[in-house]
Amino acid sequence: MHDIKYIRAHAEEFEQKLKRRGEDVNVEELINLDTHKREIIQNIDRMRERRNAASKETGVRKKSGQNIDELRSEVLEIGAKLKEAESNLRELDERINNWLLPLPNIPSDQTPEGLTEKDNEFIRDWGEPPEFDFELLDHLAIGERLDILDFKRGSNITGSGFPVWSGAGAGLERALINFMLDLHTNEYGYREMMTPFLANRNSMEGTGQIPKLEYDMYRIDKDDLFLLPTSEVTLVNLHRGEIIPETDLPIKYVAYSPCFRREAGAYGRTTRGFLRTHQFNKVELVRFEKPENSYQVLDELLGNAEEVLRKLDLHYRVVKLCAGELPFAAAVCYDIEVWAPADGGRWLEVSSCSNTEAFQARRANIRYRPVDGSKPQFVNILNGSGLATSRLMVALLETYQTQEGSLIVPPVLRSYMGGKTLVTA
RNA sequence: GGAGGAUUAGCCUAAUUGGUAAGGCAGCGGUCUUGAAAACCGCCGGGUUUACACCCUUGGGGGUUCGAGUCCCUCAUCCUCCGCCA
Repeated sequence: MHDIKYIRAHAEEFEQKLKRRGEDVNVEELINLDTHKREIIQNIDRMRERRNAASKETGVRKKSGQNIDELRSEVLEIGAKLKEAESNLRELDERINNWLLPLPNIPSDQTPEGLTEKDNEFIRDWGEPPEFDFELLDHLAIGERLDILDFKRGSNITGSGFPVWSGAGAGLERALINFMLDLHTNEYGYREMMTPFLANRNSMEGTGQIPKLEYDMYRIDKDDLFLLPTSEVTLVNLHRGEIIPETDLPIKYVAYSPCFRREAGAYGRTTRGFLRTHQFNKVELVRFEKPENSYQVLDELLGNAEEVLRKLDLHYRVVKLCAGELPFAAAVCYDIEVWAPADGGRWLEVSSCSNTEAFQARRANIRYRPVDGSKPQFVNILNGSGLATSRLMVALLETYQTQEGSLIVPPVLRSYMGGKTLVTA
């Protein structure tokens, strides 16, 4: 959500900044609505002032036995006018809200110009693409050969895009999740949370999934609840409506959750196998920070996510997304892409690390009270995957395959796999 | 699912038969002090306004009334008990 005062004072600048991400808006109508709204508020306040005074006077006169008929009829008349004005105000409020809620965050000045993937800025890469002297299998072929991955039965029980991990595959998935949770809690001081996997409408609006992405989510109609597309939703909404003492900041959360995305209509090469599924597992990082720290913290968060890949010894790169590619709530976003060597090799997105600045905080009304007692300020909220397992598993299977068709268990995962070093057919 | 009770500002607690939210703690600023504590003064939810001032805020939303923390309806959350249940 945007600060209407900021828009009022910097209308042109606001439009320009949204234009950077391909959003064409004209805020003139919004500003007119806002001006009108403030007029109505002042009008309502004056009527209420008179009504309050008259009712008070009624009480006094009644006590002393004087006639109150005239006052009573005046208050009744004001009441009728008020009712109308209040209804106008509600309608205006709703229109302003409908205007603001679908608008994405404005890009930070440091976000690169551009609208498509090719405008993303390369930041760094790590490691080297692994070399092989045999014909590589892709992750689907490896999964089938080792009998650890079953797409067909998954679609039997739910539908396409719902994979089933089997045997050592399920073990590997669980090992990855545990490894990542341990890393972020023990080494980086995040507090582990186990949250519900469903969230209500207010929560979804708070983090920005609603209204724009409502139909990309699975919904439980009867209770108006949504399956999480990411545990960012629950971690951020833990503090919805709160004023946090400054001394409690920063707050650093990590959570595992399955993530559910309908991604309606997305089929083709990029959806093959694990590249895009309707359900996947993810370990998510969320941080609540003071504004002056948030960009330094974004670098830190990104580093925390990268460390997962370094410990797994997987080749990866970091790109900074251009304005047009930013997630809805982000002002700046880095993607981490891991190298999957089969099929000639391709980069797969395994993490997005964003600074939403005050955008989510304003939507979810999360503030902090400065120790000096000054007015509550919106916190800055950052989130990052650390990491999503499905595409990570693609890179892992393809990178750690052997000529014999078995799979080497990455050293950091062995303690989570009962010491197993090799998965064989 | 059923019955009863509860919800007042960051926290805690008041408010005669309906008369327009009283205090305390914590925090911040100041006076005093070598410094601190204590004491005293001020600030300490949100909105409109250059300002003065005014308005709103007793979990949310409605209703009755000249007037609602108080009465009625409804929803949410919490507590106690009953039922069901992994």
